[in-house]
Amino acid sequence: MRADAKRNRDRIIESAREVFREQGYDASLDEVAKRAGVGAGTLYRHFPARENLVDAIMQTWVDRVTEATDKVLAFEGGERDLLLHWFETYVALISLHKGGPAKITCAMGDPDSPILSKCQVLSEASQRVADVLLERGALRADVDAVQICRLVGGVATVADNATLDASAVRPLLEVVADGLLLPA
Amino acid sequence: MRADAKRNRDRIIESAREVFREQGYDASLDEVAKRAGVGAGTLYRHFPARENLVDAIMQTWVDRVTEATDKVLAFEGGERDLLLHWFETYVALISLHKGGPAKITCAMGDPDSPILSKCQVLSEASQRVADVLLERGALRADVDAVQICRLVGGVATVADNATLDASAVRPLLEVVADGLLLPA
DNA sequence: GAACGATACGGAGACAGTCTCCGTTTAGCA
DNA sequence: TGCTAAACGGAGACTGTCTCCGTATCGTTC
Repeated sequence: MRADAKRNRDRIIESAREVFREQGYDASLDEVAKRAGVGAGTLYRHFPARENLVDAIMQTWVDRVTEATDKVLAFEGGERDLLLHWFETYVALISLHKGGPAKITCAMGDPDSPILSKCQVLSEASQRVADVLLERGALRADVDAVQICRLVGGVATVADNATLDASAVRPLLEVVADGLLLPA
Repeated sequence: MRADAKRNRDRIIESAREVFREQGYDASLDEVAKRAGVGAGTLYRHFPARENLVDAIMQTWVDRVTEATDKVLAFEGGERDLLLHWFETYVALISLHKGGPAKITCAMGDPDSPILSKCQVLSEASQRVADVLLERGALRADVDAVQICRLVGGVATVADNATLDASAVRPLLEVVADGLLLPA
């Protein structure tokens, strides 16, 4: 890739991150281009669809996910607390941007989604948490990681749409957790 | 209201129902107007915002909700089956149109939503089902009807976004149900 | 049944966002 | 230094939203 192309690509990603954080995932792409100081053509050459841009933005987000997962797995405490701790982390991670929960949870089951690879990082993280709980015999064995992601993603989507705060989300997560855990 | 106004209003609603069913809630309103044989101005005078049109469409849907609720309440069987039966009915009701689950579940907590009244019919229906289960001592007492709607709505939203079929939705609903029911 | 004011109509057009096309510019190699 | 493939950028085509206002219609009154 030519040096100027790379430079522009990076600037577009940087602007997009800014604009999306301010205005959500459906902000104007022309605005992104303008703020990056490039023409619309340049933006669309690098990122033919909005999704491709979103994907690029998420690159650093992926690192954050693994980091957060490690932290949760190091958590010392009961199974229910561990699971809830993961749920809250999960919700926070996918709710960084307005519209994020829907976008990510939806992509999770779509083989054609351009952001699928990024979402898999999330479902793998869920799997790691689930494995720990399974090993301790605390989790239902008939539910897989993607299903867990969908349940928690559903709660996060609703919370995002309705702008619920953490205190309103918590009881919903508790219900999901209790539905997933085996009776002690 | 003048006779011609009423006539046009009805035709717009009819067309909108058609177009929304075919193309989802974000279909072009100009297309709705065209199919109704009226100008865009007429449409926007009757329905200043898309939501108002959606609200009008839902009028008949409300009847369907009460009818469905009655049917569920007449259900003879165990508590878990009753709850799951209601969940599946609920999901079906809010998933009649593409984008419906998100729209309805979101409106449920928004006092300014133009479709709030319609959504309340749904949360009241959930309340009725919850009351039955509470009376039988089968349901957690610390969760209210709106929270139940949000949980099930979240599942429905994810299913709608990712076009999951009923067989993929069922296990998710089971988790929610088990999280809500008290251990026997 | 004619006249009139209130009400409603409709479509042109302003505005905003998406995306393409193509003439112009530039990087980087020989 | 010159050349060419690669990249740029912005005008503009296209689509959807929504408003404005001149025109048409309703229905009431006499």
